[in-house]
Amino acid sequence: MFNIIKISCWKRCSINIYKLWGRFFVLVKNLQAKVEDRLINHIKESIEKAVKNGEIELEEIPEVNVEVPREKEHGDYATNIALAAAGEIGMNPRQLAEIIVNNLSAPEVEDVSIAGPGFINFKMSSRWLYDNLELIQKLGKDYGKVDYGKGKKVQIEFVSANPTGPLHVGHSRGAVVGDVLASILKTAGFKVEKEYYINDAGNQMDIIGKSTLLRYREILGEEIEMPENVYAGEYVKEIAEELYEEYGDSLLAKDENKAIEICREFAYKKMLKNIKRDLKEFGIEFDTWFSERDLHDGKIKSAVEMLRDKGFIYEKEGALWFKSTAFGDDKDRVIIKSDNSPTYLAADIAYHLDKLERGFDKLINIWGADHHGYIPRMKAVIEAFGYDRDTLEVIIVQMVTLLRRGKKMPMSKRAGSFVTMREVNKEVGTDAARYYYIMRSTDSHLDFDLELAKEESTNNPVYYVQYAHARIHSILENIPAEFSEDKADLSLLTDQTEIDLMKTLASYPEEIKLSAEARQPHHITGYAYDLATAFHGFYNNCRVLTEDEELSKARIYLVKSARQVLRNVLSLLGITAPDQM
RNA sequence: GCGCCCGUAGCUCAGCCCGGAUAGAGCAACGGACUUCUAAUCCGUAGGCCACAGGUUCGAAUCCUGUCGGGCGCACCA
Repeated sequence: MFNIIKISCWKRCSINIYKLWGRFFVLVKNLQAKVEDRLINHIKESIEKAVKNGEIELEEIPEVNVEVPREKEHGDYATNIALAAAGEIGMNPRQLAEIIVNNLSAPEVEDVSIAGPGFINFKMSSRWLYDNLELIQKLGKDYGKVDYGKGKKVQIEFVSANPTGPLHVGHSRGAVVGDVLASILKTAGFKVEKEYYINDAGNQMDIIGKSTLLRYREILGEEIEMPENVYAGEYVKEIAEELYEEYGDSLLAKDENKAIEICREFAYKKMLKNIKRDLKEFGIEFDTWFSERDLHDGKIKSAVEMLRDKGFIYEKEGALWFKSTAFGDDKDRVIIKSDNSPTYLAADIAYHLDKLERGFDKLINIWGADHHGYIPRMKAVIEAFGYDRDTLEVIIVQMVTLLRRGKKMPMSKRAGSFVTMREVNKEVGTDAARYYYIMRSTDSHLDFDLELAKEESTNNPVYYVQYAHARIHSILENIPAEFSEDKADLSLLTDQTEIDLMKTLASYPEEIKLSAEARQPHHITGYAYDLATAFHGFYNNCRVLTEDEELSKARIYLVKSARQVLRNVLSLLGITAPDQM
């Protein structure tokens, strides 16, 4: 915005605009350099000074950390530096703390105290909180962005289910985790591409072909006993019905292999279409849909040759093996079977080579817990191609148990009685579904109670967060017309609940960074919840629209800032921000 | 047998990476707050050998070792 103004009126007012831009930039920069960092610097300077004065003897300034204490009474920030360094210096921690405090000069610190075994607690002046509100208003949608990722290219591959049936709840969690993680990483400054690997080659595809053909014959009056190892779900019947509508009984006359092929391709197209539709309706879109079939016309071969040249391929018992034990795997793995067909791993080798060659700095794969045993061999593949094994990062998402009123819902793949992603989303709504799938750490097993997720009540965290947004809308609707437009005096915001809300707003960028670093979306649902809590607390304690116009204006400014951050975080989660509930 | 994840309040879970002050939420229980910008909210009370046993440390829910319990894997399947 500022750039455009600068160019369009360059001659006339370039200096003014420069000044404006410059001030804005300093504000952003200062706040991004963050109070914490400045505080850390002040502490370091204090220690340096004490060393110079000869009050303490120290070779090197140790790493200083500040944290937000659990207890509010302990101030805004605290450091344990005196405790950490006391041993090395050979001094009692409290005494050392005192020296540090005496040498400290930090304008933004309002009060400092020594507590407990030697903690130094800081109470900060509120000015930075007011500045931060202005920053939120200025940055709008961009508030929360950090440059932690430094523009590095990350590819995140997730879902990647066989197109042999509809997506079920087992896929849902990975889908939302992947989608939200991608958003988090983007916000944290990475360049992110989302990719779906379509396993459209190999055995499973033939099986869906066979299954469809059997159901097709059944429709045409044959008595069919469904064998083991066949897709038995109802959806196969539906596909067969449509197949019949299109082909009549003409497939019966065909050679069986030819018929299976037709069935397979028919089912494939239909299932892939369904998967894409279901994901889209769930708010999940991919940048790339990568077909496994594209690997089978040469890429597998050349990838295997490349490994052979590097000496990681050998032949045994009529099969071709990849020497994954050279990179820490338990055993070597077959990649070309004795019948000359490639294994799943062979395709994955070619696929990951392709990814690596596309120039990503980081490949993130999101897998279900049942695939964790596959990690060592894939890491081995990455290393065999000469890349750092950490280029590939696999995030294992633990299993989901669907419950209804606390009772486990039966799910059997064999009987085809799984609950589809679509059904669940339809029942509880996509907002609640998305929230529930990411509200727990990916490392933890997830209990998903349908009745709870559906409940429009205090039990339901999704509505709790959304309600905060609706309340803000309601307040802003009621602003009296006669309120003047001039600037609000933010220093009127002094109530504890106002301070708490402003602090929560200020911590958003840091939350993004931590969440991106840990690759854990649940930190963000937690933050959204905390933000709503801070807002509700403020709402119950402070009336926004009052007789006091000045105070009202300051609170309106705060409320608008809260709305902005709520919107940013909800949009990040892919959850709507309703004006009314 | 080996590997990965989990074990924290009655229930569902944060906190663990990077050790610090009295271990936090929500639900359930109990008691309060609507003539007000939405009570789908807020405030309070109660509830814990952080699975167990050792070790490291001035200090352990957090790090190390072992044990027990639960889940998931250990294919020339994908």
